[in-house]
Amino acid sequence: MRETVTAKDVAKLAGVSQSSVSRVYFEGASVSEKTKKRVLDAAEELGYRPNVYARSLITNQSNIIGLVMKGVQNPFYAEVLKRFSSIFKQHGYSILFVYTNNDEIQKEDVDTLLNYNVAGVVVTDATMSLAVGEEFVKNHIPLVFFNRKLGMGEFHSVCCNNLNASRSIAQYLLSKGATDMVLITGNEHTSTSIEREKGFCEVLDQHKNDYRKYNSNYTYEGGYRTAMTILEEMRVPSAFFVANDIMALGVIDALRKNNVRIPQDTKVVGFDNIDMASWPAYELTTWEQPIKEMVEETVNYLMDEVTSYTGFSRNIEIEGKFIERNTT
Amino acid sequence: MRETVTAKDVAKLAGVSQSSVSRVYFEGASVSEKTKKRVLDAAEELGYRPNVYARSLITNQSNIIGLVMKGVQNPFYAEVLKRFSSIFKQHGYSILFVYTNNDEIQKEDVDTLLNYNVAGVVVTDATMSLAVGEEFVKNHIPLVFFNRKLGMGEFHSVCCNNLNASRSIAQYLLSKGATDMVLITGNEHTSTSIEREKGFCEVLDQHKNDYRKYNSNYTYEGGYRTAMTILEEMRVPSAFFVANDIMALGVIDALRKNNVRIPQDTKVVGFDNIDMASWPAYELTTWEQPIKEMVEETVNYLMDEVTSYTGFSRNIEIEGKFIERNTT
DNA sequence: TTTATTCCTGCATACGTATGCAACAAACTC
DNA sequence: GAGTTTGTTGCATACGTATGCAGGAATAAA
Repeated sequence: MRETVTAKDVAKLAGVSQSSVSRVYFEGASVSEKTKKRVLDAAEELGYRPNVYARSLITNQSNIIGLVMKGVQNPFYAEVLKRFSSIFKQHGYSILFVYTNNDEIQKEDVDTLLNYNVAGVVVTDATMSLAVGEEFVKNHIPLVFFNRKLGMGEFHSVCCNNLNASRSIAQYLLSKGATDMVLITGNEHTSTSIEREKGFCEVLDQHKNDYRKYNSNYTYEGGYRTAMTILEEMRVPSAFFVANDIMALGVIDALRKNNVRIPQDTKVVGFDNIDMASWPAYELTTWEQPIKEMVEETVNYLMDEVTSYTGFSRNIEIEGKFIERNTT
Repeated sequence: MRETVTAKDVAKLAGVSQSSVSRVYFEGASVSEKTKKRVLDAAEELGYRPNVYARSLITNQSNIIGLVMKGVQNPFYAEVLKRFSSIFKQHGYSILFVYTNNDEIQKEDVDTLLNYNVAGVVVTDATMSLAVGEEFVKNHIPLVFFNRKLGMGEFHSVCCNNLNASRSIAQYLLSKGATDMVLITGNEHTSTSIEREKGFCEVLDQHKNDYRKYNSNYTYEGGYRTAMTILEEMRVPSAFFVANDIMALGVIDALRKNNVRIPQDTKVVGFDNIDMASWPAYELTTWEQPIKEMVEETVNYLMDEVTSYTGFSRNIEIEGKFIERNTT
């Protein structure tokens, strides 16, 4: 189909060997300025474009980063996607986008990543069995869990410091005089939800403060329904800590539906600081995840590992920032 | 790096030739059931995985679809992304995600797509110069503009019928007794904005109805600011038609900030029917874009063209549906 | 049984690039 | 000027698969 002009064609026109053409396009190879120019001119004239498949076949490497993601609908992850795309492009990498329906990444998705011999993988809003993760380790493919932390430091991960964050939030609400609080968690199998719960409860327990916990699912609808249920079951608590913003918006709307005034009758704190949290309709008090830093940290790690693989992994936790608005 | 088990290894273990191994994995090749089983068993044992690069090198084809997108932050496009990812996966294709900052797709992005010899391309929320588009035509790579329409039927496109939609909206608002209306457009270089404006104005002109037009940019902030400006400049109009939902939400928040009651004092109609439009906080009357059908239509076209290229292109327009809620 | 047909299979080669090796030229050292 | 180092180039080969071709096995037709 494609008119397929090859390095050989360019070589002929430039009056050099195919090897020289190859060297012009290969970072760090030794070519004289003279032949380089001749080759580039010839390439320009013919519209030459190195064949990535031939290249990857022989180098056994690719310029593709696998990005695994579930919750594109959550504005938090939409921004994450945007940032990763931009920054990897700057580094000369393309994005293989793998959307997964399930919380745990499926075999077929892993196969895709391995088939394309991706240079690295970012897994966001999804988890992975240890066995599957081992596949990547075995193939020396660096892997980062973004905004997820797997047990026992088996894999590299980048999160914000959820424990500290939720402790701060608990202390803040206590200082505001909240007594009976409600905690609404997200997907209870995720480290983010677990840690946000842990830090929050830890502080409240220390202060012998009573609270109730409800499990939800990190979606607006989940937050809305959970809040509705709560309002049926008990009298209005003095504060809500909701494990992410998008759920918190659902909680707010449910409260308003029931004519509960915020922040007079109850307070609401979210987590993430998505754009919508600052909208006049909500003005949500929340915890800002340092997305920019988290993404940079992730990319730096991956680029380092791509350059020379160590397999060394840590759990990176970056501090976020409390954002006080009008729901508290 | 990778322990790289090849077809040759499998062949040896299975006691057949490399060609036979290849044929087992090649759709439509002729292999006996017996050798097929022996090969698959051997492959299983060795953990064989056909090398996509070697395959693409020789077939000059790929199983990659390029998805070009700008507005991931807009929930409409987030859903579009999700649907395309799911459906292409079902068809055995992977997604090369190309995020573009600019309205017009840049050369480097096109290069990426051509380098990977993508089987097809979907361009969403972005445009492309004719010259660039020709590159794809020249290489027989099918291309669809999704939710964008380029002039003169040069390229295939899939949209909802924006003209009919905006006509209906105008008629609806007239029937509701709206007299002085305001139209807030999105990015004025996009076909969606242009056509939504055209249909709306056409009907109002027919009825000799006065209206004012403001340009904005398809974002929440844009909608908010524009509405704020409008409220300073003139008295509250009897209705707003806003070219997409996310802007409409900004308009609503701005109106509320100014204590303008909706729908008593003024009415607001959006476009897209994103999830948020149905949230209790907004209950936005809008026009539903038939995303599911639009995506299916796009995928069907691409799959057909991949199977046998014709280069035939049309502008497909699918009818949407009016959704009446509480802002009118 | 013989012949014709269908179905499989292996051999050999091609895809477009990267790279070790040897050859050679140029520059430098003394 | 002889010897040494550095830099550049072409040759030949390898990467792992797909595929045309011819030969062989198996089956059908006679």
